[in-house]
Amino acid sequence: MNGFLGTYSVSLDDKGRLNVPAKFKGLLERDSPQLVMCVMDGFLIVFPQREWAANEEKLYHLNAFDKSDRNRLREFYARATECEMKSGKILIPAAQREAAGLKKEVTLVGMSKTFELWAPDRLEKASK
Amino acid sequence: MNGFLGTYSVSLDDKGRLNVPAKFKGLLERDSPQLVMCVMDGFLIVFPQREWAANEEKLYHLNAFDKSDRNRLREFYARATECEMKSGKILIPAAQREAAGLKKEVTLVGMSKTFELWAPDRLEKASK
DNA sequence: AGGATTGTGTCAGAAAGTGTCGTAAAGTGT
DNA sequence: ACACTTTACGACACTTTCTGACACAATCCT
Repeated sequence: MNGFLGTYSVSLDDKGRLNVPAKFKGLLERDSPQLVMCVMDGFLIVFPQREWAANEEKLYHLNAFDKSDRNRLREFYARATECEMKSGKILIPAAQREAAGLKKEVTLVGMSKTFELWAPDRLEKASK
Repeated sequence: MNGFLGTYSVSLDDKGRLNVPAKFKGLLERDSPQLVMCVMDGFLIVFPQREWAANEEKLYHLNAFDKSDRNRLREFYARATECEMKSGKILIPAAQREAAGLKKEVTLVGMSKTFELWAPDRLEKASK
């Protein structure tokens, strides 16, 4: 496999952990289980560690002198968290769950280098 | 053979696997059994891995931090799934079967570089 | 320290995915 | 038209993956 692809519906366990689908698991194991999760507009983006590093540059670019971009960026960084896949699962911290409105059911969307976590109803709205 | 051609009627087994017709099988074996299956409006497109990669390149210019670009990327990636021909069969995941309305009988249509999977009744309607 | 909350590993049952084989049907050559 | 080869199909057994639950560990709070 050479990228995160597809849409998966998974459920969080009682502690808010997400079971990583087998197809994604393979990728994360091969590369590294180290991740950065951050809050976007109402959903979460999960970056493999390496990908995060590559993207910081772009973010830096974006924020240059624009005040509102800067504010968004600050928010973005402030709500980013390091996390890790352990025993094939990823714990989504309460704050992130909250921010993305995640309950039990979560929709996972592959975006090639990264993947997203959505509350099913929000994704549906967003894709209209 | 130098492309997927023709129309075939095949049936899915109890687990939703499609038996690849011998003519297509040859092509996939020679090239690679790696595939990407993509949901379109009511049917499925199957891309050999290489063909998919070529399409993906067209999206490289999009900015993953731009909201509308991101939506476009998501639309593209979310519909896709990696799969593989194994033992001459391709498993069509439940979600994809659902999306294309596939029951037991499936019509397979060669489109040269790719091929399509249709529920027979939908294909009939679409071709009017 | 004690109790509550949050995080982690593991396991068992259910569901989904995979390999193989026998039989039937279709295709091929003579 | 016949024998032979290839292909398609259904069935079955087996493996892997997903899920929910539980037990325990670590952390936080007062």
